[in-house]
Amino acid sequence: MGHDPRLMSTSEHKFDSALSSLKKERFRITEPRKALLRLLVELSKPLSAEEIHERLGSESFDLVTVYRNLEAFENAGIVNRMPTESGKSLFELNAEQHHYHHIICRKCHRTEKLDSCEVVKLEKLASDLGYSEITHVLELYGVCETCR
Amino acid sequence: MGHDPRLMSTSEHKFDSALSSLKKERFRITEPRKALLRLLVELSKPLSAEEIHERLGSESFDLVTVYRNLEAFENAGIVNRMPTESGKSLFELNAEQHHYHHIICRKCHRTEKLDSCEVVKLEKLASDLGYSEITHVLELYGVCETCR
DNA sequence: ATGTCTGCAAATCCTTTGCATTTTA
DNA sequence: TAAAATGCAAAGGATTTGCAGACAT
Repeated sequence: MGHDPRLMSTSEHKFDSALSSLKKERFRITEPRKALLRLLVELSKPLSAEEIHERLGSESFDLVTVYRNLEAFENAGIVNRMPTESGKSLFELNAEQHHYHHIICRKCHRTEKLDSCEVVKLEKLASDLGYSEITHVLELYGVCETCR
Repeated sequence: MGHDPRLMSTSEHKFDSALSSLKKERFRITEPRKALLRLLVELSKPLSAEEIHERLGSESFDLVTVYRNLEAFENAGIVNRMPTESGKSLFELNAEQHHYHHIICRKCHRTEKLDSCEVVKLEKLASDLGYSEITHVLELYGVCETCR
């Protein structure tokens, strides 16, 4: 548990930097928030609020608290929300170093990352139209091999 | 109002071809369906089910009927559904000749088409992973000039 | 101490479902 | 006239809001 960054694992480091963002934004550091960040940092795929709540141990914190914090973190740019075909949103840590999208199986909801993004041109078009603070939602849906 | 395609306006033509799709899929041609198709054909931007219902004149047909038909049309490939940041879906005619995306203002919800799509590479990646029946959702969000 | 965060309950929003009735083919 | 579509009422799922008590700063 070094404070020396060279001795920290990747997720410890991610956790610390997310925590700093919270402090910088004047968020209070509470147990639910720490637990939520710790979970988000470990995540290999985006999860729904409900799933996040379950993984935190449903009894520990209220689902409402999960929602409220996910929203707060989203506003602070710490978390990304992605709307899905089914109407519920998935959340993941905003890992600023990397930009990727997902392919989601319509049947089993298995999710994999796709490490490439060509949306730059579209963002340029949009900013030419006068839009600012541009973000995008891009997700692919399909049926995976095992479900077929 | 000729039956000769050369005398028809674009939207008349789109309407007729959407109607043919319905017939081909063994849908029954009802008043709500005709009204819905006529509206979708004229649409310059994607609308929510609620907005579509209003434009049809809320008293004429039930909102449930709008939902049911939008879903049926979506399954038949006649309509596209796009999930949004706000949690509700927007719908538009699936104009098969053209593929475009939108830039949506977070504040006033003004929407414009962006006539370009570079997602082909991502779809290739996904199909290499074994996924089939691949579709994608890609929408940009920003703040338009007037809202800024 | 004071303003923020939390939990609980209840409300809200969007969408879907069940069932009796009407309509299309 | 049989199967499918509609309308109405009611249920459902995801998310938000109100408020009193608990907690971080």
